[in-house]
Amino acid sequence: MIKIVIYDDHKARREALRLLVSFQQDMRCIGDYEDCSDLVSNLKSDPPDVVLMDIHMPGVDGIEGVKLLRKNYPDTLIIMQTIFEDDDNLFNCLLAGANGYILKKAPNEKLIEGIYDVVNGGAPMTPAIAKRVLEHFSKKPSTDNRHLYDLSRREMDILGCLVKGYSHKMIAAELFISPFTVNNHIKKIYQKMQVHSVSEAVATAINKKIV
Amino acid sequence: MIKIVIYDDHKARREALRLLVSFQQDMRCIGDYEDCSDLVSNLKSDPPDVVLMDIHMPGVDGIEGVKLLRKNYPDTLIIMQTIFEDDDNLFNCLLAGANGYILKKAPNEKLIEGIYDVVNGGAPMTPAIAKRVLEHFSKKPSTDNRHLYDLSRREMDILGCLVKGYSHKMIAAELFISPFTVNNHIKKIYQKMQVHSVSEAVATAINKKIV
DNA sequence: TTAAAATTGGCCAGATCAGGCTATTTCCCC
DNA sequence: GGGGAAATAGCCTGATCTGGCCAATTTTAA
Repeated sequence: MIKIVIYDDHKARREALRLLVSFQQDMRCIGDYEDCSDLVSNLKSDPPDVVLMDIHMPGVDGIEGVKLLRKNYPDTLIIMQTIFEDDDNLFNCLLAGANGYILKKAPNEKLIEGIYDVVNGGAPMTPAIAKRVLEHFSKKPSTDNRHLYDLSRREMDILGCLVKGYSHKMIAAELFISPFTVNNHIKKIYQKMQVHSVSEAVATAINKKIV
Repeated sequence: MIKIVIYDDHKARREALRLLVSFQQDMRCIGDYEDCSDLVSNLKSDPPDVVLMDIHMPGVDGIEGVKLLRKNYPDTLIIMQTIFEDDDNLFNCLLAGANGYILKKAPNEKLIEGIYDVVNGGAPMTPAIAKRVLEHFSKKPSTDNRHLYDLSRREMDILGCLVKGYSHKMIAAELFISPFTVNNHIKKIYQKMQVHSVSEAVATAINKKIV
């Protein structure tokens, strides 16, 4: 039996969802609330398996709710619900640890299917949302940032060493060149990358996925 | 009218897919091939809108196919097809630029739905695949690396500054403390993280997702 | 309440780095 | 063949960082 709790500020929708869940053989709604202000105490006595979480709620909203759930009930599965697919909060939710993302306008079967999906370890989401996730996630590898700063081959070698935490000396030994040469390459790298220290260069390189 | 091309080494499946497509009002299969060895010339005369691409094919396989398509026909949409959801090639395909990922065992309606999804700019995928993408993308589902080195709150502040490329002085100014104090915290950080320079600390912090 | 840990501040010597300069050799492209 | 970029090597000065040391105060935990 899958225990479900509903968070939504619309009373009518809460009741509709409750009804929908009650029609399922192996699901049971064990609570519905209009916001997450008392989430921790709400669920204490009987933690649910799945939480249907509206994003936009007055008071403590769904994003805070996800964080609270992850902190206090790490095993509880969370399905976010929103009206728009291009909600900017999408990534905040997913990063905060939501398991799925289903539109409110989705047909009931999709929602039920989504509940089964998360229970089975999946992450149900609409194709449009999946697209955004993919883009966000493959942005760095797909776009070729290696030439962002137009670093030469040797400069890339040296930047690679810097990222590994090597000192000038160690780089010289690693690449069989003089420390002076290393120093020169690094100077050139700084110019091209518009930084002024190893740490800045390393941070920039890693964040922009150049190496 | 959506023009579709099929790549699959199984003749029977190619014909089944062709038949399925032919049943749709607004789709037309304009070609099917058993591998991607002549992909570029195959599609030259009449580039398709959507390609259904099997991953595992003898000769030039689907992954190479995706790369060829992206290079020569960047606007063509690609739906990958495989038997297993945990295929290691999954990420290679998605990174190479596949638009969707549908299981071979999926019902026909799902495939047709997926074709419409990619045409509408979505990225159809099964919940299990979406889950893997999400995990790969947020890279910290279970392990809380923040306490990996048992850094104190203040040490985390300072490490955060280091990652941003700040110098000792800048950190002192940022946190309203003496440069000497910064120096002490950094020394402690080095001890705990087992490193000996800012760049090493930054590289370690970013790679292990501590900050 | 007491002990431990965290945070703060300080000093100093030696090593390292940042950024200025010049110069030679190699390689690729026009 | 010539121009230009890349890679190499060298020097120097001042700034910065590393890693010892010590000690006061505050916060946290036992």
